[in-house]
Amino acid sequence: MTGLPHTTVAEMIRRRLDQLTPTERKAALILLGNYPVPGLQTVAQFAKQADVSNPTILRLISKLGFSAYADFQQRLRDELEARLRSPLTKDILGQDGKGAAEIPAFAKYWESVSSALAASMHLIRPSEFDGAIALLADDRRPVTILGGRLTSSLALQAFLHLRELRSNVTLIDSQTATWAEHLLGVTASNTYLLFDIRRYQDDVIRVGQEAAARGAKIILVTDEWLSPLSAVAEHVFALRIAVNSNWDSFAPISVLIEAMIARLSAQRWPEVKTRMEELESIRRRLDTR
Amino acid sequence: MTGLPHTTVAEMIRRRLDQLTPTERKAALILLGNYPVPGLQTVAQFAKQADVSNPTILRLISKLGFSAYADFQQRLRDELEARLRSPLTKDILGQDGKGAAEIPAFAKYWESVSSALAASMHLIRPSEFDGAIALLADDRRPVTILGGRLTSSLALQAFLHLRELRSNVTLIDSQTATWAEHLLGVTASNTYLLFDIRRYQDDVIRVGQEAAARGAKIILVTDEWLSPLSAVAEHVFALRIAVNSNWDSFAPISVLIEAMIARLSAQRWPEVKTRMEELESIRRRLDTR
DNA sequence: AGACGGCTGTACTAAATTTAACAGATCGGA
DNA sequence: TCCGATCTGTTAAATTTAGTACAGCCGTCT
Repeated sequence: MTGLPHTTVAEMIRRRLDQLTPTERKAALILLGNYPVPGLQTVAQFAKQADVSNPTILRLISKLGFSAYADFQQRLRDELEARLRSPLTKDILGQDGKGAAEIPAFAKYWESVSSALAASMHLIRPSEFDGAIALLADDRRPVTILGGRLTSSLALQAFLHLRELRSNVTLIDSQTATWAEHLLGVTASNTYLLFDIRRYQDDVIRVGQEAAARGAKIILVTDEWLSPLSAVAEHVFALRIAVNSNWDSFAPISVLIEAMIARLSAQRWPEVKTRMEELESIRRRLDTR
Repeated sequence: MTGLPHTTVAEMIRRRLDQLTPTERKAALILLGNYPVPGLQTVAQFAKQADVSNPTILRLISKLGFSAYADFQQRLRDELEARLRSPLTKDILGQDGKGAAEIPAFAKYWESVSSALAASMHLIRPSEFDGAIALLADDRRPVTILGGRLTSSLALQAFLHLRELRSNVTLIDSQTATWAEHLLGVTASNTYLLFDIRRYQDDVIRVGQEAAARGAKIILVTDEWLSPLSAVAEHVFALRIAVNSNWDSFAPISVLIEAMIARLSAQRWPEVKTRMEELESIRRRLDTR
């Protein structure tokens, strides 16, 4: 068999992604997302899957340097054959030019995150999810968000997005000194969204306990080893965050946050939409430069 | 999505292998030998590879129960897709005991994120990744991190973790007023890590351009539509963040950050370890309560 | 405001592919 | 050796597919 040109089609796309027009890029991304299956279909099928027109596909493969769609497909099949033949069937054709098909460093990590993500999804009970959503959707319940030293980025993510959807959302920042004030007015109508993972942080735990003691309902996002706060929380999401690294992955937690945002956003789109439009116009007015 | 019949074409062939005529068997074995690539070619190509005539192939796939060659190919592609999919989605649409168990809301979102994640991984060029790592690993180069309105949580994540690994890391906060000062001392030995996604933010862009003008090297993390900053950036990571929601997913970006952290951490574990231990002891001493 | 250049889809043509029909070849049995 | 049944390839028809030309559209620049 003839030696394979050592650049994959995927690689070719990556390199020229910025030279492609928007719709071409759309198609290219569909291909990369389910690589290489879409490219093995007919032009029409590929086009339909990418929701672009027939010629866009042709122009795309032409820009990639193929003189005919058939050539393009042939190349994909050759790659596929080489890939399936190797014992490392599992790899995601990362092999970059230089000979030995070494898997790039990030690909291994990626793989490990994917599996943590899958595991995490199964750890979520739908009823728990719905319960938390109901709490967060309730406009009359103020929401307070808090994270630990490293997880504060997750708290921030939740805060920034939730703030777009509803009012009465507060992020407790890292200034421990001010925390007492936050707790002062807490009653049973408060909702707390807390992030606490391994090496559970004393101060976060204490805030949670105090809030719980005052009747607030707590949504806790933690890891599989369970923060002590799970004892007092109304809804507990214990995700799998251990991955192939010295550090835990925040991705599962991040996706959970996003899933909640997506759900909330979809659930009450009309209100959310007008809210966002108003926010936008206010921002524009303020942004006088 | 229609459920896949759980018998593969390969199995169908093996089961009826003895009912096939000699030439048909010859073709069937070629298919099994390089499964499923030969079947993804045209009839003529497949026939030539098996050294049989055109109609023999047709009769073969007809005996397997397909009414058209196109159906046969579609089945092969479906199998291939299921097989190549990451472990995440494998079990979602797989055997789920209780019949047509309705997929919970968040599971659909999860599915969509996982595909964005897979696509994003393909979009990363190993050399680009290594180049960025080299910049971030260089202790002599100060690193400045900046994100936009929503992406500031990502900037924070990168900051909090990178700070554990090395010194000279700065996060530019949202106080636009102070930005000028940050730029004042910028030279060619500075490294900027910027996050800029759709609805690219003017101020972030200007900071990046100014830094670039002063010779700083820029690592840009953006989306598939490419921030204008990609023109001036040394390393560009264009990830796929569009998902089944009104909001983009930060997960791919988050995972990229983590992959970098993991790599940096592994690359120089001894130094990192002592650094973290020192940090820890200092924190303990400060934390007098 | 108007013109221009690039992007994108529709409509169409030409080519290649699948599929059906037919004829030759091969083998076994009487 | 001849017949019949089965297998196989060649040829031709029909359908699909790839590829092309053209026109509308959108944004941009003057």
